[in-house]
Amino acid sequence: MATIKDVARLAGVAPSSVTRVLRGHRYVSDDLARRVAAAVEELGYRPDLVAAGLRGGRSHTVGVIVSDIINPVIAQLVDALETALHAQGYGTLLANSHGDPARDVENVERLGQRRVDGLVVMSVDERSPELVAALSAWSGPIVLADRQIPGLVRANAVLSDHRRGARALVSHLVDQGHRRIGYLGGPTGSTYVWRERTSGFIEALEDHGLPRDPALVKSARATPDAGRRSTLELLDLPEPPSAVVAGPNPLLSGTLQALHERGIEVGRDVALGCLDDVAVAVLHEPPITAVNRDITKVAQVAAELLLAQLTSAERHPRTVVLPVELRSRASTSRAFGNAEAARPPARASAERR
Amino acid sequence: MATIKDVARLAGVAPSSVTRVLRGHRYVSDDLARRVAAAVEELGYRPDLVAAGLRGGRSHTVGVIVSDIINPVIAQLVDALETALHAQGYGTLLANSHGDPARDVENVERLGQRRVDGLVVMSVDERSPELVAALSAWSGPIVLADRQIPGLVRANAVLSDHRRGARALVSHLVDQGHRRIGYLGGPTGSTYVWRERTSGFIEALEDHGLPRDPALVKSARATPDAGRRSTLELLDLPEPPSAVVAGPNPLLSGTLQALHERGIEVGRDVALGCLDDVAVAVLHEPPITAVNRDITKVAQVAAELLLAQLTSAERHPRTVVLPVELRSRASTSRAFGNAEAARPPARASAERR
DNA sequence: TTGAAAGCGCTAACAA
DNA sequence: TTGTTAGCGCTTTCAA
Repeated sequence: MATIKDVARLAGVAPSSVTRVLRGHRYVSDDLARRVAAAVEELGYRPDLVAAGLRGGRSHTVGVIVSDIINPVIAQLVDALETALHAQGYGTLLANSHGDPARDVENVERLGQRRVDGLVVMSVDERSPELVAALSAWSGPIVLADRQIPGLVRANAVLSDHRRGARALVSHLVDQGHRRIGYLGGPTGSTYVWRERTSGFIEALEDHGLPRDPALVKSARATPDAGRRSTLELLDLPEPPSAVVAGPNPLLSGTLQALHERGIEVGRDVALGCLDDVAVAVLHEPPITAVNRDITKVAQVAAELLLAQLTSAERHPRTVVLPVELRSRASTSRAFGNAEAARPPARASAERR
Repeated sequence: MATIKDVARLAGVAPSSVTRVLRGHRYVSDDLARRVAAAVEELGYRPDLVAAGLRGGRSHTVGVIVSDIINPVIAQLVDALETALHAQGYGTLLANSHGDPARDVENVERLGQRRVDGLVVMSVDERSPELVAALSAWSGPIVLADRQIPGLVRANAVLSDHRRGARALVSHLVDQGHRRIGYLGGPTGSTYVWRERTSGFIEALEDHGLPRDPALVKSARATPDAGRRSTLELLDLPEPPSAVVAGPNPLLSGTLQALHERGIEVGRDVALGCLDDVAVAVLHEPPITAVNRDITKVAQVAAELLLAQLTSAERHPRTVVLPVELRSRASTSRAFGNAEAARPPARASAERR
């Protein structure tokens, strides 16, 4: 690899002049610029970003900590984030915590050692003292995506209105005549996402004057197996729910399995809605009602907030809450409570495009 | 952030001694080791990996170039890769090409500038001269995952036996009595994956003495929309296929949409098999026969090959071909050609766990 | 066994 | 307008 010295030597100038030309400083003669450009061209010189970063104090790299990259919602977020950061010349150092809160902490520390300029955090757990400590020790800007850490005033946040999403879904189900609604949530308390969704669910029940039956509210690890077990527990209740709100994505497949095992048909025997609008929801037959949000937008805002602080145009952290939207589909189209009024399954083709 | 000098000062030793203690060199007195350890502890010192990398010539970072992180197969690969690399102290710099071959090239160059020690490549296109040139210009070790670049002798490769997978699927369909089998492939010619699968498909037809009807073989960009259109084209043939082999994952959802639109039921009206065993295949009702492979294993081998070269235990690049396995499910269980012999749908519960 | 010095590749400050 | 110098934080000689 050619270095800046090689270029300087070939062009017959000082290394600092090469820098000046390359970085477009004022006060460079056309002649110098030309000679440097020619030398750069001839040697195929590309500046070493690591060395530049060491000197300049900024690595132009952002660390992204995710709980689980296999989750399609997160994969989409990482995709959009990488795109936005890349467009501004930032590299994306990915750190996957793989569902393990201990790795959240480890990842913060390791990314710090790698001198990332900023951090986007979608950790497994948001409230563990170790994580909060690690993030507090980190001096650069932070954007929490779908996470909330009250003690960390320095952090930006991009949140989605999960509470409203859960409420909208429940209201929709109540409108269809459902009175007993089961809830399959992720690990409550561990992230903003699940705290908000669970609160929204409970609030909606209260709004509609429905009793709150603890047996109908499940919280499970986000795995298919846990989803299957929790679903079976709901189905085995003396008075099983007529509608189910399913939460985390990896869990959803377990729910579908459980229903299938019992010969219970979605949309006919039970209404089903999910809190993340994933491919499976749209492809399922019948398509599943879901709370949708613009994930690309979430990522873009996250990138914006971070870049605003990195380019130091912005001194104060901000919190942005983005809207969510209920997409009603055939899985919740049959009205309960007054069978005569049962509507025909909604035409789903528009949704399926 | 405390630097090595701070530690040295506090411990009353030279910076180089701090290094020696930290890196476990021989010839360090217990006393020195103790003082350094105490100072490190007190200051909470963590070595700056960027600076260490600059000096040492190795960044302990690996660049991973992927065609599209949203594809679940790739997300899984990235997950396992990051885990394996992380375990060896390597960071993962993610570069997503987003389906754009030009970004493949850009990504190789940018990762080079970021001084990654090695490259794992799952590019959009594997044969573009620009990409080959960029990879050839790069001096470090390379592992191609599911990609093959004949001109690049320096590269390791981890391949899956996609040809055999496609053949197995076709043979299975022929066994069920199918004579007209449609094929929905990805962009043929652009990657090893699709060249092999398409070849396997054609070979299998020949093996079974079936005519090769070009109208039955489609190649499409890996998007739901393209999948839908290609599927409709197959269905609209004067003599439509009784079985369909669907390829890329993002395309599969389009295929399912198209079948649904036409009121064609998978497993009853048409047999369907897919070449990647994704969540949708297992969750679909009926479950869809698919070619399965151990993606974690692919990633682990990729990491191994790369690390072998990085730690320079290994001087010569290697190519590893991993097996694939057909998972027969209900979507292809009905025998065609002799309707009387139609088997009952396979019990799918074992698969669905 | 430890310290001093040099330098990885780049850039910013200072001088000319 | 350009060159010289110094130094980012670390590690590796070399010398003591």
